[in-house]
Amino acid sequence: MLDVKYIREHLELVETRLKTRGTGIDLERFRQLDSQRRELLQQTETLKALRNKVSEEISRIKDKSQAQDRITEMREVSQRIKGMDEELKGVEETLEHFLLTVPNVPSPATPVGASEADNVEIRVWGEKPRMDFTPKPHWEIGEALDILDFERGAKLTGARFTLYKGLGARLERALINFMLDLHTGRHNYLEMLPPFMVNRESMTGTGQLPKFEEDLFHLGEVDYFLIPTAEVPVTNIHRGEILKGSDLPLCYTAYTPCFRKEAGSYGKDTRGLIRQHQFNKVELVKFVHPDHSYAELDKLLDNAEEVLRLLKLPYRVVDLCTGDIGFSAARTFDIEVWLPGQDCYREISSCSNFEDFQARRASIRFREDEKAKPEFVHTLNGSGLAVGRTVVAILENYQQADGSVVIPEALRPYMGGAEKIG
RNA sequence: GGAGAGAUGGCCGAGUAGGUCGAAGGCGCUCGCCUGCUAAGCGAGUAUACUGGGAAACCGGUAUCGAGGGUUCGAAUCCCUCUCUCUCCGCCA
Repeated sequence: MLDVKYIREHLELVETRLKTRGTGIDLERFRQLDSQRRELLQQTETLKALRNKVSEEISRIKDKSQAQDRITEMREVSQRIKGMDEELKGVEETLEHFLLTVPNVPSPATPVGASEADNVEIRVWGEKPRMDFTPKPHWEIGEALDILDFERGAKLTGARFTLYKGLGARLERALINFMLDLHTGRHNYLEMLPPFMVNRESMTGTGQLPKFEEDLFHLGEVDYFLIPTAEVPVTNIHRGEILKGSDLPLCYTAYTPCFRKEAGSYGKDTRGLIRQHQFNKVELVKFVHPDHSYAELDKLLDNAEEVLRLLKLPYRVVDLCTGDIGFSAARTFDIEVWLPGQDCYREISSCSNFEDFQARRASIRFREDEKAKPEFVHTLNGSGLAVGRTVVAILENYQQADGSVVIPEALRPYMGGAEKIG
């Protein structure tokens, strides 16, 4: 959520910057609601001040019959206050809802562009594997090795659900442990294991609600949602809190499954593990001082890249343009891994700085020192990495002519020493 | 699922026959004094949001005692609903 005062004072700037996202915003509506709110607020508060003053006078009068005229008068004032408060509440709710649906202002550093096509490749790492055979897509490799069972996944639940078998399941589990060990051991993140379903407030705090409810799985019996990413529970850990400035940055990592409806992507990536309703991810989340958030974003991105470097999987980093960054993000770098079976790079991590957008929604603040006023932290997060897509990358990049798949060296300790599958 | 207890400021904890209570007291913390150092002691200060005025320092108003609603001139205190925590019983990985 954007700061009301900031919008009020920088209307044109906010408008032009938001336009670069391709999403218009009706700032005239904001202006109207905002001034309406302030006007009503002043009126009702003046009346409340009067009521408080007179009520206090009444309290000092021992013989209440002497106060009867004032009591009658205040009874009427209270009625008026009640009416105005209701009107005010209506305006505030409208304004609040409006603000909750306005996306974050992109960072000035974010390249301006209309779509994915305008994203900027900023670096490329690793050598694409040379193969003297036609590389297969991972779903063929996985089925041939009998480690991925798409048919039974669909039987158990439906489309976009997959059953992992044997060394396939083991590979997924190995990757989770490998990533968590790396981030906790080498990169100094604190491991968290949060709930996999959260309430409406948490979903609103990180920006999934109210705008993107159709992307979420909702539990009918209670008003809970399955998390679409660990970002939601982990960022909300500190919702409504005031942190100590000396504790920043707080760096958390968490493994969770993620559940997404993938509404609107019918017919896209229907084969294989790329787009699932349920997938595993290891997430990195940071709460940082506003002055350092972009330096922390660079570090977080590097921490995510490190996973691919250790696994020796070729990748590139892309600077998302204003037309392609997410609703809550001010700046985002995607890491795309090379997939020989599909002859393209595919997103495997998305690392974003939300600045104070989520912090304001979720009220996550810090004090520079004991005396200081609370300020909003900046929140960041990134996948470190999407586990299913890492399996995809390993299967496709490490496939051999004979159909077997070599296990990356770094992962072997997590695979009981196995060197290959098949 | 059944029965009961509770939710107050950074923490502990008063306050329920409604009124001067944003809220005693203690702890913690900050600043100053004192002390050879430390400890102790003394004094002052110590919530947040919105809003009006002001360049600012700051001054004023309103709201907030789990959340929401009600009664009342006036509610931390009374009534209703909900949420959460704790204890006991049942069930259960």
